[in-house]
Amino acid sequence: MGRCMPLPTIRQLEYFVTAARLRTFAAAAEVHHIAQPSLSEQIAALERTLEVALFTRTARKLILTDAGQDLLPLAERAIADVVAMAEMSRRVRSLEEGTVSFGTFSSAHLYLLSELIEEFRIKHPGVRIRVTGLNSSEVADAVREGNLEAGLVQLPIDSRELVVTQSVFVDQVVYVSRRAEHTREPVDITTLAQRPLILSESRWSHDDPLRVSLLERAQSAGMTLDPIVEVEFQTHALELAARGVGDSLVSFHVGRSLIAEQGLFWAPLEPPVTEHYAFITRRAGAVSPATAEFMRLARRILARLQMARTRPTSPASD
Amino acid sequence: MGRCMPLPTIRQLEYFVTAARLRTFAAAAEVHHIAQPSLSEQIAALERTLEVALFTRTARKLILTDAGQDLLPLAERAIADVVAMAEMSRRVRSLEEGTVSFGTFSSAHLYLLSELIEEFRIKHPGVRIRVTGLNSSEVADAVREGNLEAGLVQLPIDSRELVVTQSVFVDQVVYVSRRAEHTREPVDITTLAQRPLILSESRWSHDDPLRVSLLERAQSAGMTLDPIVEVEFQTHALELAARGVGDSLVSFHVGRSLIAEQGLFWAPLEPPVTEHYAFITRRAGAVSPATAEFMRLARRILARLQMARTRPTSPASD
DNA sequence: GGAAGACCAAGGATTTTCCTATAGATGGGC
DNA sequence: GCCCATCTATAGGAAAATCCTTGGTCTTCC
Repeated sequence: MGRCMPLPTIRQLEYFVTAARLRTFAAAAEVHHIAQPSLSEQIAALERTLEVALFTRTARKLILTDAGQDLLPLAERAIADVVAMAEMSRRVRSLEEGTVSFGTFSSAHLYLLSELIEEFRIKHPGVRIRVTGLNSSEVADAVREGNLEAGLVQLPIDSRELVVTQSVFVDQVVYVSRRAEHTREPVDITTLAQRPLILSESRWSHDDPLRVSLLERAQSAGMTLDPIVEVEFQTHALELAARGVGDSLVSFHVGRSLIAEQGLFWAPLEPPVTEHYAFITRRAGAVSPATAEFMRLARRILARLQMARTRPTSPASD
Repeated sequence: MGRCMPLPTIRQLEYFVTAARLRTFAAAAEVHHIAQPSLSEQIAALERTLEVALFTRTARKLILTDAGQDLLPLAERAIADVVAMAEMSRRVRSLEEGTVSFGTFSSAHLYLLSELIEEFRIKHPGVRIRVTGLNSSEVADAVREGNLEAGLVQLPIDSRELVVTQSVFVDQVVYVSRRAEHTREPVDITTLAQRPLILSESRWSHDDPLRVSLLERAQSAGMTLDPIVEVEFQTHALELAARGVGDSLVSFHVGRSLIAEQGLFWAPLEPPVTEHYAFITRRAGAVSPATAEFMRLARRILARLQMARTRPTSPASD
């Protein structure tokens, strides 16, 4: 693993290459803005570490030995690779290349990801994007683990090893039904317990804040809450609601377009249930430029969404 | 040409790579036999020159950023190249070991191989020498096949997969006879067709340039060329010529010493027939240092022969 | 709550790199 | 034949980089 033999320096290789090309140490030294003896010495040092004579020095001419001839292309290649790395870092920095690794909750694509990814690709077509849509705690784990650089998660979140930004987006859980009379006014827990509920897995998993919140309310009201159907995705729950199978609870921004398309009605809960979302990164937040930019764009888009009139504060039942 | 941006150090890249692999600075520092703060500082310096964060440092874990992931393979490659160069230099300088594998035409030992091998053995007594004397196309095949690293062949040669140097030696076909009156003046095709010819196999095989050339000349002169004797080696043909069996055609340098020893006479052909010889190696010339050195010596000896006064431009009939 | 592991910070020592000045060597010009 | 221009090599000292040690903070694990 650890090689013990002393390696030549990149600088020495550079001196070597330009000296070989210019066929004089003095000119090569000038190219590198150093004094001739310095370059001369570095070449000598290189020959010492390689234990091979690279040049035959005559006072008039500088000639590569066979060994030098053999080693020259290797030196050039090594330099080219280091330069390539520096170039790559520049491109990564300038977002010509690089990788975004980002985690979101699964329904983010419904109102954020498509626009975000599209905009990002247009601005930075050379950057690879790796977005995984999981649930918040899995995203947090992945970020902790180092598999993702950042993510957008629903609060509250276990913040060990993480930096959690302030809430960058607030959504609201709304009640959705095909029957207009079910949404005439805000729905309280008592009403809710009487309605046939279709919930998605993510909304009803043990650690989902909505579930926790609703069960608490039901408990203090002395009743239980039993969904008649549980499915995997919020969108699926909405479809079933549109077919009249039952009513559902969804995040407003998740359901917004589908509600309008499918002739559904909605009403806020009473008291309202809000969902707060925030960015997470690893502690000491060394985030690569691509992911940082991705987050910047995401934040902007979310802010725009937040500002739009479509916020659920004025429940229009149509 | 001279790039101005500061380049990372090979050492920094090494630290980077092992830190990325071991996922801890302390362990990486231990591998490189330096203190942890030193390595830490070098990584920081690397990040400064690349202007990119490579790691996310948490108290417990060290995690590559996306940028680090992107740059890691480039760093590994650059290091590998420098190591490859050091390795190469080691092989180059250890001419005390290794093997020469070299192919020549069969008559090369008459004026080249003995001197060459003797000189090489004196300079590099530990190197094994494997020289096979075949004809040019077989040598070319062997080099292509990988059985030989390099060879000396007569041009023209099929150069597929091969690197063919420029002509390194020029010989000339001369007419040899025991009868002085046969060599009073340059021999043309008409005269040749009337003489009793002893030819060696290699000189009369189907793809031999001499045969091709002579048959063309005979054809355009409206005559045929029929050797009275065909034997395997040029030396054998010369012996027969010395016994007066007939006359022969040999390469000047092949016959030079024998002609003098055996009281033979010679004359150039009219017009002259020259033979060009060149080195061949495999494309992408991965030639071992030993063979390279062998070729270098060979080239020097051939150049010396070429320069010598013994060239056949002044046909002295003894 | 304390011990252990991991990283960072700071100041000093060591090694490397570079500079100036000078000497030796070689080929061309007069 | 001698001098000059042009190289490279050598020497000693300055500047910079690299590294070490000590001490500190943070987090995790017991």
